[in-house]
Amino acid sequence: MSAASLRARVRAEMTEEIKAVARRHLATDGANLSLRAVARDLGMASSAVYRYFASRDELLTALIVDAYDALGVAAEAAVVPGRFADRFRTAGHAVRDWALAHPHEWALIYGSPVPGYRAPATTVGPAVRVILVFARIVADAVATGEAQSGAPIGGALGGELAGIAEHVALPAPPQVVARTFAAWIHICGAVSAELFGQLNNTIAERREFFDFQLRAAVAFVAAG
Amino acid sequence: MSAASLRARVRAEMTEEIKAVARRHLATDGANLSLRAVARDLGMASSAVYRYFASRDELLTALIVDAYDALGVAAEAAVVPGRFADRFRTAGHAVRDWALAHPHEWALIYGSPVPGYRAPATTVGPAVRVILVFARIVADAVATGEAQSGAPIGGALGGELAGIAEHVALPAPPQVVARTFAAWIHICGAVSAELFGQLNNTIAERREFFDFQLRAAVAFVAAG
DNA sequence: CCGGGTCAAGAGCAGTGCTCTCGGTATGGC
DNA sequence: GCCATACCGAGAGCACTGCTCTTGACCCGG
Repeated sequence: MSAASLRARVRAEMTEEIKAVARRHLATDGANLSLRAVARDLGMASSAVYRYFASRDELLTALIVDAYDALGVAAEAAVVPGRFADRFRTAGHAVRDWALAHPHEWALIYGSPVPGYRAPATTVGPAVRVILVFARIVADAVATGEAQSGAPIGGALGGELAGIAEHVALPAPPQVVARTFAAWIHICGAVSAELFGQLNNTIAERREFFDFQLRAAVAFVAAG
Repeated sequence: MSAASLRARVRAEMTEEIKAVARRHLATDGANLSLRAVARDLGMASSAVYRYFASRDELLTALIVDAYDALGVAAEAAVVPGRFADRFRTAGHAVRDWALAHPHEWALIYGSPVPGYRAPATTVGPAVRVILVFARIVADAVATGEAQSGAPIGGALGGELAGIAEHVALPAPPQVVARTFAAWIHICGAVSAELFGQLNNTIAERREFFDFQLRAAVAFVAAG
């Protein structure tokens, strides 16, 4: 291994270390984490961190991409064979489990956007990863006849939905894309509602209630 | 009008003015608005604002309560007579319209919680107001037979749901409460997804797609 | 062995939330 | 009508933030 790559490796390790500490700080400071505090925890000057990330936003972007990827991996790992309802619910619970384990990273990607922050195009790729997991499960169910397609969707919306399907190379009609998207948004909303405190002092049986909503999503997607 | 109440009125007006300016700043700074900037816009020293709000969090709380109330009022104003599906969808669109008109206030109440901020108990009252609108619409539909109750829910979750119904004086069985809550969470998630940018570069026909989701929620709530 | 690239450190700027003190003004009791 | 009192605004100040710039040290390749 040449010296240059050794240097590069050290740099990569340092970058990972900064991200790890920043992720820890995410838990207490939320999206407006303190770069100086991160540097303090690493035992180096705040200005040194700028050698690795040009700005706080760039660090945030790195954390966001990592979070999308980690969620995608978690969902993909939960893809099991079996009946549609079971596959869908298993993936859904995997998403919730990941969110409960990494609540602040969930807030980073699905919470209200950081005021001054503008997400670069780099984040859209990892973002669709988790949705594709559900899309494939639904497409499989439609193929086997376990789920119906639903009433056709035409017009401008139908055209858009068809374009989305084509863009991710998913052979599905617009109405299936719409159902998948709607179901995902419901899942996303259910997890956010739980994490963001809307169920506080209201529902303690969170997993049970989440499963209730997952069954609702399954029924909606599969309905004729 | 006595002198004392005149003083109180001046104070109340000043308080409202501060909140109005803070609401404007919410649009650019998000949840971490600058108290100093608000004071600057008002042409007074930052320390003077502390005569009206003991801290930035207290100002935020006031804005949150106002936002919940405004959303509740908007939803209540959209309650119309008619068939269940129309009533529900009208209220749903009213919620979305309000959110589109006040995106930053929506983010304040349904977005990721502000890091250091802890919502006091004062906010739970106004928060349920909008949900009650939908709950009453669903309860009416169940009463007229337009909507079914669905499979009974027992166990711990059933008990909790029954407790909620009792708490808000709504004569509805647990499964109806669960359906209402799930539908509301779906609406909430759909609006948040649209506002928080998850539909960017994906779906432009937002109102159409939202209505698609509203119809899904209606079907879910009414299904046998 | 030494020049160029990389890195960390420190000072500094403008901004933040919040506290304290200091004067001025209006209020309410006598 | 007078005066103590409560209220209110302004300013200075503290500790903190993101970020920039300069300075000096290090290491690696030619």
